[in-house]
Amino acid sequence: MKTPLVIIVGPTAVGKTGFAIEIAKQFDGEIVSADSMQIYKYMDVGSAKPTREELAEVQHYLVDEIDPREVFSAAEYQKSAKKYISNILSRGKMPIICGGTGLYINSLIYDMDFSVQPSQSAFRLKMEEEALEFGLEFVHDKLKSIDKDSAIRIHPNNLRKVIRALEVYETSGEVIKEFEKSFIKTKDYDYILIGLTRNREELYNIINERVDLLLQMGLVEELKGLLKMGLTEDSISMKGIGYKEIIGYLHGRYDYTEAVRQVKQNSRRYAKKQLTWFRRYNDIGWFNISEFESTATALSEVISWIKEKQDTIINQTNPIISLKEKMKS
RNA sequence: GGCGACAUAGCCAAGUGGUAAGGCAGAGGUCUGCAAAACCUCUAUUCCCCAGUUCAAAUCUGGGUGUCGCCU
Repeated sequence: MKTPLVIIVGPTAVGKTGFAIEIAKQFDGEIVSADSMQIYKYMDVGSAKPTREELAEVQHYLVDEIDPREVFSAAEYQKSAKKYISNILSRGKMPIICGGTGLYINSLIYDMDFSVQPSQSAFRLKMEEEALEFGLEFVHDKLKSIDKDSAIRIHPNNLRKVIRALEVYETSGEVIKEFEKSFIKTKDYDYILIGLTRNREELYNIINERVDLLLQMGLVEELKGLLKMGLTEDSISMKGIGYKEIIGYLHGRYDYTEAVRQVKQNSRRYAKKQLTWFRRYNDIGWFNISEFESTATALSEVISWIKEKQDTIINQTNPIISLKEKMKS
């Protein structure tokens, strides 16, 4: 029986980093980040990366690894994260996945197949042009003609997803699958999924304060440096909250106060969307930090819950294996 | 004290007799290669209060209350 993974998710600024590090120390673990912005180099302040000291305390992976000028996506994430996980497991340590990017988490706990390559964007470009010329409905109708189900599921206005569904069909001849029905939990490992949260108002206050702190720490200067490196507002990495709004200010589209207001608002909205995403997991154990006396008590509760879960996983016969055997007989 | 203007959701606000636009803030949701992305849905049984006119009032009339401006 392999060591189960510990996965820590939750909204931005809830305190995931600190929890992950403490848990890693407790269980002799190493941290694999699941954060679409902290993965980039040079984006230290805006992505609220763990500090140098924190990074030195526990081995981290997929933090500070990718050049922000590169194109990176969930497919690459899945590949490298899985590689790191098996490496950690092979050394008998506990992998701790920590991050707020829902799709990245999904790519690890479900058997998601990203093998259909984006067709070098030629197909995408063509579809985008058609949408511009003949309207969103036109492209959506195309999808309707090949796959009714996904056409119902994907709203015509959501052009990006309509195109992706068409692209999958174009390259593989297969219809894009639906999350609820098609996703199977991965058999690669067992995992203990922990959701961290706080009361909404408190969380929003922490977010607002953290934005002020990041600004004090030199977010604007960091961004100026990134722009000098050749990044523009079209770069994927510059779509991150805190970056895109400040770029607008540097380009003179609005003043500094407005930029700060937007960063805070978008961070709050992001937190809300993250909570929506993670609520879907039916096997998640939620911990509302606000309901504990202190963060430390919340942490020790989380640790004992992990121990408990660990025991049951190790003591039970692997349900996946037994299911397989049932199917054989 | 006198004169005038205004009063519509948490905030900004449109509506000048026919049954409450829109924006912001907020909430809920969708998700298979840009995911800190993209997209969808919801949020005033009622327009400061009372009385009146009218088939019908946020809209017209009278009174009250409040806020702001000007004058003394």
